[in-house]
Amino acid sequence: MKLKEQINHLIQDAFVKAGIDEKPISVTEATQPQFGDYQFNGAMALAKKLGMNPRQIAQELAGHIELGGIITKTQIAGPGFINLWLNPSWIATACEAAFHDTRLGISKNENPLKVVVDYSGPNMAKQMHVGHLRSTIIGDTLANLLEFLGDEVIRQNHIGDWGTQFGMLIAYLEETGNEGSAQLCDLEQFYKEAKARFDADEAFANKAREYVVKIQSGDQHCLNLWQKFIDSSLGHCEEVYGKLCVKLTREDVKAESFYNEDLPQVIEDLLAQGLLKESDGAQCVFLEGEEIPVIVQKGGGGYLYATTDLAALRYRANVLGAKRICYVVDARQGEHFKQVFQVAKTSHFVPEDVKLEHVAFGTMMDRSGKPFKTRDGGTVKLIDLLEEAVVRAKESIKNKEGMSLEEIDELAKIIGIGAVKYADLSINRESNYIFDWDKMLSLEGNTSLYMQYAYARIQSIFRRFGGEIEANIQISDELEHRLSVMLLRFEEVLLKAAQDAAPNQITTYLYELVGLFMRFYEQNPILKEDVSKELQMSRLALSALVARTIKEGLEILGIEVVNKI
RNA sequence: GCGUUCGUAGCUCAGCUGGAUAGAGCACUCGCCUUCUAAGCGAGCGGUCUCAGGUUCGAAUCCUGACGGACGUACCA
Repeated sequence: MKLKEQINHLIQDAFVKAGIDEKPISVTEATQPQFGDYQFNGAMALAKKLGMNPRQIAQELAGHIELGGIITKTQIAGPGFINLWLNPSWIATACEAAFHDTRLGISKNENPLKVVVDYSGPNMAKQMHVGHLRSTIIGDTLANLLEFLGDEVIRQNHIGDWGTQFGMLIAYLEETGNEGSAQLCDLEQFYKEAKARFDADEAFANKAREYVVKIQSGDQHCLNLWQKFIDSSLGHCEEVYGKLCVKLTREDVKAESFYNEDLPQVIEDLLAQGLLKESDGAQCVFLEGEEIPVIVQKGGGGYLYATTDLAALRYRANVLGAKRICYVVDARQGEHFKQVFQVAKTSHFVPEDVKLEHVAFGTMMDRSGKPFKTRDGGTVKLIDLLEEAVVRAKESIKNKEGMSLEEIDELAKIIGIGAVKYADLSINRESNYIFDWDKMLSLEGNTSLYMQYAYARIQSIFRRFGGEIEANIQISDELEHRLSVMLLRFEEVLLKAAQDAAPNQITTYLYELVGLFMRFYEQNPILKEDVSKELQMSRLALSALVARTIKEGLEILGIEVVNKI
């Protein structure tokens, strides 16, 4: 249900009827319940433009707003606000329609857009740490969201599997043989040991350097070892993805090395277009208005990540056919993407109509507000964080009666992992954020547990009721009115969140929805004796809609629900 | 130095396509379980929206400047 859009149509009609040849600004949700459900604030600006009295214009417009359908009442307030009240019977009918629709009345994009979402992108030389959390879950949420709205999503995991440190790791893998394979289960440790060997033993260091060259020239033995290493490392990532309920699979992996063959061609094509310029021995693209050039080939002939990104961009645009490409990457790389996108467009590697977006997110800070250091042993491994989350969730499960040990474990997993993901998804992605165990693993307030709890409460009612729910909704009070309108807003919230690539808009919505539901639950009895059959059925149907909205919303965020808590 | 970005309650954060008395959670105080799951609900406390100008009928939101933090600033990714 595109609620706001429908109201905007009515306003537009009123404009036409009033003979005003302007495009009205969109209505917004009322700031206070006393001001109705929606408000139109465009009269003041319009008055200015037409040189008229704002209240008079508001009066004129309000007089032309069609009543009886969606809107039941209008009111002029303040300097010229037009407050709008929605028609309860119309709301009820709309909710009933949503009830009968498997997609809650949310339409699918009729012209699906092919979208590439690039996210996670772990480095194969290292274990995933908390710094990878945001890209992984924001990206997955964005992909889920676009998929739900009907777009054709292509997930891309641009893993870092190429570079000088691999020579060292592979040399060490070979040296340790099968024993080394076993040690790979702790990548961090493996890396440290390899580094220690590299620093201590000159012969080993030379061998490592040789290996880099050999891999790059296609030596089969070295490539086999390299492949073995990558497989193992990727296995670690998949373990994390599994725990996180992130949908990335091997199919989505397009590693850096995948683009190797195209790199010389990228340089050649740039050269052919006269975009390259040598500077201090390196091949550069100098962009207008940019002081610092984009270096695409080192003085020694090696390629850089800008080169790989250009190759990846044109692969995605031309081979995959994407019309929107989203890079869910740390905000610190903003300058890099700005430049690479510009090169991709000026070189026509990527057609003009393809939207390139850097879905940036903030830097992680420690508790004192300083940047989270990853070098000084301050790294928190992602796998450890997730395990800790599950342990904490398990400790907090109070009512263990009636639940088997397996059920408790399962519940702890869902609550704990949900808490971690929700904590991250619910803050504005662009701002920096504080990494704090207590905050992240908290189960109070605006957390996933709040939504899961509401969901479980509703399921509990359904179990008690046991019958078939018929959607025959009647809005019996102010609270039910607001709850229903909130339910109908879901589609537009999702659309806006997709457009802005902002998961926190979804969490904010869910929190408001559930907040309303909790009050409704406390105040409006459902299965009590003195509740009429009609009212009972109506409230059951509203509860069912709330439950399904929570479930769908959390599913997009990659968080599960449970029937019992 | 230059650039990007942020600065909202004691803490963590929403709100930022300009709109009516700036919202939550945590913490603190006080109510509510013989009644559908109290991991909940209600009430209270708490703010010169960093500061100074400007635009506007109207600014937390837009513009300029200052201060403070974070990040980036050519051969790492």
